[in-house]
Amino acid sequence: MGLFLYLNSILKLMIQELKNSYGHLFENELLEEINQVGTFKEIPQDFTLIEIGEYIKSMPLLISGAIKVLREDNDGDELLLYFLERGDTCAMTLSCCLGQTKSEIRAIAELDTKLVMIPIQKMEEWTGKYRTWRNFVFESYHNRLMEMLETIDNIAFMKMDERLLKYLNDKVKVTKEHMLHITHQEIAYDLHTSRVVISRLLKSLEKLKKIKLHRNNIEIL
Amino acid sequence: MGLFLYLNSILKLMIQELKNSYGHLFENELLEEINQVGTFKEIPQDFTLIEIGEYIKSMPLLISGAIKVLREDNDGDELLLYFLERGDTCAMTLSCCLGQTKSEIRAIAELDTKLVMIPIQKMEEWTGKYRTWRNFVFESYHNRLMEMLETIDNIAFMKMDERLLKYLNDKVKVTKEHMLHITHQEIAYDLHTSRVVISRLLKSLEKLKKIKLHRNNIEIL
DNA sequence: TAGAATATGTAACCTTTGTTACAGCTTATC
DNA sequence: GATAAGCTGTAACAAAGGTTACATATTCTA
Repeated sequence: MGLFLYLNSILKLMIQELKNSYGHLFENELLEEINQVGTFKEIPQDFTLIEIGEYIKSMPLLISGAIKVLREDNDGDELLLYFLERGDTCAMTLSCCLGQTKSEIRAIAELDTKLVMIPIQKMEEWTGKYRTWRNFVFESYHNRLMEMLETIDNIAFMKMDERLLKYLNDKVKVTKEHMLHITHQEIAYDLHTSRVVISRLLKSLEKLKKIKLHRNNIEIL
Repeated sequence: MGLFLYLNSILKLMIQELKNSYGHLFENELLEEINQVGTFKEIPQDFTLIEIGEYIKSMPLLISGAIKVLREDNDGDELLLYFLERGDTCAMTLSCCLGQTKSEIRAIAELDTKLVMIPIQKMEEWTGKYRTWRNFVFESYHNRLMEMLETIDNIAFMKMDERLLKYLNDKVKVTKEHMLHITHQEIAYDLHTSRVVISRLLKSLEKLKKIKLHRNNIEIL
């Protein structure tokens, strides 16, 4: 009986979280369905959700936290593509689910993250059944396309110092903290450059009073 | 009466072209609807279909030819994103239509191109009504996302000489000719670099016997 | 056919970014 | 507390790509 009450309270919790994040998008009937078939998950920071080459069997709806999406080339060189936040889903996942193809990206929890996993059969069914779901999926594709465009703008048109500053500001937005817990090497991986280059540019940003450097931490002013 | 027969023959022509390019995707009922509401257009090479910042009122279904899709930054610097070919549609357009937002890209006919323009109200209606249409739209988003990823790979991980060679090979695929009618300056625009750099690299590709240079023409070996 | 416009080739130089090497410091581990 | 591992700073150099300048060749146009 204790277990029943416990599980029951988790379910109630989940529908409440769903309503908070997706209540303005979906009708109650759909929220109920999501609640029925979805699996609530809490992901710790730095946990790898999806690895390149993996097949994907379900899609995530973000409740809280943030996920960073990375691209990697054949030599193992990385590049940060974008962050997913509350109310987002992963269009790559959608894409891969529908096409039954392997993941082209890696997804890592940037923060402790709560999400609901939806089995792919359902998401196909819902695109026919719910107009709101369809619009959500389209909007999600749209957002991801726009973010990919932004990434292209960054690497094609901006120099490394500008990219670095934008990267730091994006991190502030996502983590909601001005003191970033990150090493120069980690930044270098995300921006696909070398640690020495990042150290150099960070130093010059510090001289411009835009940031303050500490060990394992960077303070954004 | 002559006019009627002429228009009639154009309509018959269009449904035939539609069936050739989209018959394997859509049921007859949908093909008929497309035929009813779509406008058949022949676009000459180099014609600008969409300009950055424009609002978009209809989406194109490609019948033949090719369209090149470009990004531009605030300083007017360009970058080629990808080509659209037969059976493709423009996911950016979809995206912009649904969101009622301005175009983020420029689209230029790479070859003489035939296409059918669909009013946006219809495309919304059809996503509810036809499963095949829905799948086409999803697949189209998927393809564009994959092409954007490829573009990101190119500019993030490859050096200019590799990018140039890939660019030339892509051109060969799209135009189906080994003699490309293009100037060094045009290539420089598409790859977002300078004419001098392209001339330099082309020369070294010529020395490697990968291409042969002529005035206004490049022969791919 | 002269002059203008366009296309290409190339040298010289500069800036940005990447690489190698090493020193000094902090934190973890035994 | 000694040693190892990890993080940061910096110098010196290399490579890629961007810029300026100018020469030459071809094509267009008046």
